[in-house]
Amino acid sequence: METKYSDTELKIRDAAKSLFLKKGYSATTTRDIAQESQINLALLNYYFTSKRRLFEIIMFETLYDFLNKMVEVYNDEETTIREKIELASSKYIDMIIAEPLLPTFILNELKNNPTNFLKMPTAKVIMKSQLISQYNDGVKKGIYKKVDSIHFITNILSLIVFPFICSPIIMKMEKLNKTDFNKMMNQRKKLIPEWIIQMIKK
Amino acid sequence: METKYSDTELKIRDAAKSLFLKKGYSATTTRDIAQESQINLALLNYYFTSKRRLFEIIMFETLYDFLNKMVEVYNDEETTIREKIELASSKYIDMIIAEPLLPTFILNELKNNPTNFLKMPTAKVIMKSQLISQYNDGVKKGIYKKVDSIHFITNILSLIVFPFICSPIIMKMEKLNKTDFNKMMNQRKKLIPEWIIQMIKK
DNA sequence: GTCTATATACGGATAGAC
DNA sequence: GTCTATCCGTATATAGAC
Repeated sequence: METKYSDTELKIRDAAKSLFLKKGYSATTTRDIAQESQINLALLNYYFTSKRRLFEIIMFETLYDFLNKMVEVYNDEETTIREKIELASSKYIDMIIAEPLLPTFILNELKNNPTNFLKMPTAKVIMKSQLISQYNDGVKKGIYKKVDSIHFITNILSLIVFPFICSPIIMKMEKLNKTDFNKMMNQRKKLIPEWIIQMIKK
Repeated sequence: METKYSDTELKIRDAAKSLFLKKGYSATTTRDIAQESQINLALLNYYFTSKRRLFEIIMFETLYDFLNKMVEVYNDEETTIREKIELASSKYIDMIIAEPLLPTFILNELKNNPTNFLKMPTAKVIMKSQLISQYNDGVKKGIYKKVDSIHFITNILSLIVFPFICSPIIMKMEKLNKTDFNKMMNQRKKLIPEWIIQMIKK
């Protein structure tokens, strides 16, 4: 256990993150946060100066953790391209099942404030990852179709992340409950790597 | 030209839609809308009773138009499964290039209020569309892999829509401007049908 | 239908006591 | 560090004149 933050500070952080994820920045009030974290309203400003600043901090940390977990998989030196995609599918799907509001939150607040993403060191790293150079090698060797790597990486993320973002729609169309939906996503852990390999092969 | 709405009403609708799409419900104020549409603040309530009601109306119409355009493609009796996917890719990508904020808006406000989607008659229609039954036939005949049709339809949408949602990220990673990004999406009109066919074939 | 003026409430933030 | 009380700006909404 880290003791980086005091108890109250931690309570505020947790409540704030939970509410920002659920309702976004504007729809969340400082009073909401104070109530959810069981602290006095004035303490929020004492610790974090302003609502905006608190949000930026939460946002930055969330984004940082998320990107780190992503790059981790892509840069393993030992694994094949297929294994990386398998690992990515499996890890990301688990990650998002554990925190299903994460993708919408990130994509949303990124649209409003793309600058935050620029500051992230890890962002550029993805395009220079092991996974990308393995893919480009395959293209050069004529094993894979000659398609720009941006499509390759976009497709992986699309097939993994998008179903979560439109889960309300999917659940309505198929009359699924949350458990059913998660089962469907667990199926995709095996399906996505198959699909991706088929897509890139000549 | 329809004359369904008076001039002022129309101005309010347009301004409201534009602002709700850009900033979402909470971050948009009635004053914003009044200013953008060049009308007096009080008129907003005169015509639409409340901000909430105005939003619901805009939301419903936007969703309705969107779903209708989608189903149109899926239900053509004449075309093959490949042609439908080609048409879908092409039409949806054009549609979203014309109104790039649409997907995020719909997915977002749907998360907050999934009930709106339930009311849509077209929602269920998708799963009973011509496209789905063509796919299921293919599975039955053993031409396609035995994978549930929900994955099939999810994949089509994922590959088309997701890149738009994370366009800020893609543009940052690849240092693209808006024109470059749209070019990339236009490439995908041809790529996505190829990919999808490869994914489903045995 | 359109305007001005205003009621009413809420949200972010701080002063100042403890 | 934590609390109460409160300031102040802004937001939604309406009353009432024209």
